[in-house]
Amino acid sequence: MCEDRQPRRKRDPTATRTALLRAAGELFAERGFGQTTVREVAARAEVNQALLFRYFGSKQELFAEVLSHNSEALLRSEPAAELPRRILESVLSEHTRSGAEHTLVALLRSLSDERAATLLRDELGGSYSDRLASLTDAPDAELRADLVLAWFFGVGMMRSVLRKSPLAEASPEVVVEYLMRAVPLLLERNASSGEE
Amino acid sequence: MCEDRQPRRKRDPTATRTALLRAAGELFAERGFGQTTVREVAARAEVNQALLFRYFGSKQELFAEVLSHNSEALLRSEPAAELPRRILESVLSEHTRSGAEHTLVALLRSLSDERAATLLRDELGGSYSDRLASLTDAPDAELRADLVLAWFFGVGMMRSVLRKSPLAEASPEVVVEYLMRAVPLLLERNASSGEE
DNA sequence: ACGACAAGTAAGCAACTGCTTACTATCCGA
DNA sequence: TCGGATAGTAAGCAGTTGCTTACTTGTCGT
Repeated sequence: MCEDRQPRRKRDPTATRTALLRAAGELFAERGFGQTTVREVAARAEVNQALLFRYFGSKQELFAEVLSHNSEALLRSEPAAELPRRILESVLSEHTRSGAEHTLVALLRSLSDERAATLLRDELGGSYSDRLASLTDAPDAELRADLVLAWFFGVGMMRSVLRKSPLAEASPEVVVEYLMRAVPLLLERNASSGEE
Repeated sequence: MCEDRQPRRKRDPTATRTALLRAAGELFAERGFGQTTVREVAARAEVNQALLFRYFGSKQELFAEVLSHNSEALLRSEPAAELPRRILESVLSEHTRSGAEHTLVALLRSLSDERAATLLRDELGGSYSDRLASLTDAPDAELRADLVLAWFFGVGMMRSVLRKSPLAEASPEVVVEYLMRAVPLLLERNASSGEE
């Protein structure tokens, strides 16, 4: 009777692909990997769900594609010394529309998922952690970087995912202020053999 | 033919209850709330899975019972000033058999689960966070406590759950050393109106 | 114009989930 | 001793999941 829906989507493979990618990015950020169903993704993309498997093979591969597709922008943007603050701000912001923020929150919401763990480990180890580690010349730079990253993610978890107050209600500026005051303690440039 | 199973468990309601509680504590710590099935819990407890619902009503109520049952020991044990180190050590230890450590790791592995979020929020807010907040007399003590707790949990996540190296391979002592050096920055006793 | 191939669709499978139900065996007080 | 309450059991329901399959429809080279 009343058809408010096109009887069939126009043939446009790249459009469907990116629509799926976009919907997946949003939903993974909202609910995490485990709580997101392929049916939801397909529905939000307004695409038949069988196409999800045609284009990406499996839910996990889709997740991998979302991660790698979005996180590059954040990593290679600006002066390296600003990276901690940038990461932290991305983790704190909940409703930004940019892909990078989506990715980080999706990551937070999927941290405890066995099926996503390998991907996340690679993503964190290969990108964020390495970049942070390059900020200091301490001998155990990578461990220090992990500790900083762990702090950012922990704060992001309790704030955006768990929504625990008062952290969830605090203004991002205050949180950033506190954290960035402590970070140089771990990521310092002139540890022992330093010259400025 | 070959029955290697007792035809029926001896009647012992309290034993079954604690067996379920124990098995649930272990499994929630190993896999988290979402990845643990009631069938697994019942199987490890060697108890018919219908009894799980007889004794606890639902999976969520079982989870709540596990949390509240175990976390008290950790909280009221010793001098308050040692609490941060204690919490941190509990989060870092992976294979301890004590209930408190189980609880914290279970908590970490369930952080991103919608169904467990409310319980965890209460548990964190009502217990750990309050106790940490009492360590400082800063006006925003609770926020500072949340930031410290977030760091501990973030480190626990990346180490025990995500198993990211080098953090996962680092010795607990080193990690504790780093963290406890920075914590007084947030939780100090003599902020402005302090007298020792 | 037409046929082959690719894009899109509807339906459903098989496994798994939390939870329930209808039942049987056991215990304890009368 | 016997009968009701209770602990324990087997089976299964209804819903959801990731993924597949058999099919229809649109597009493009020839």
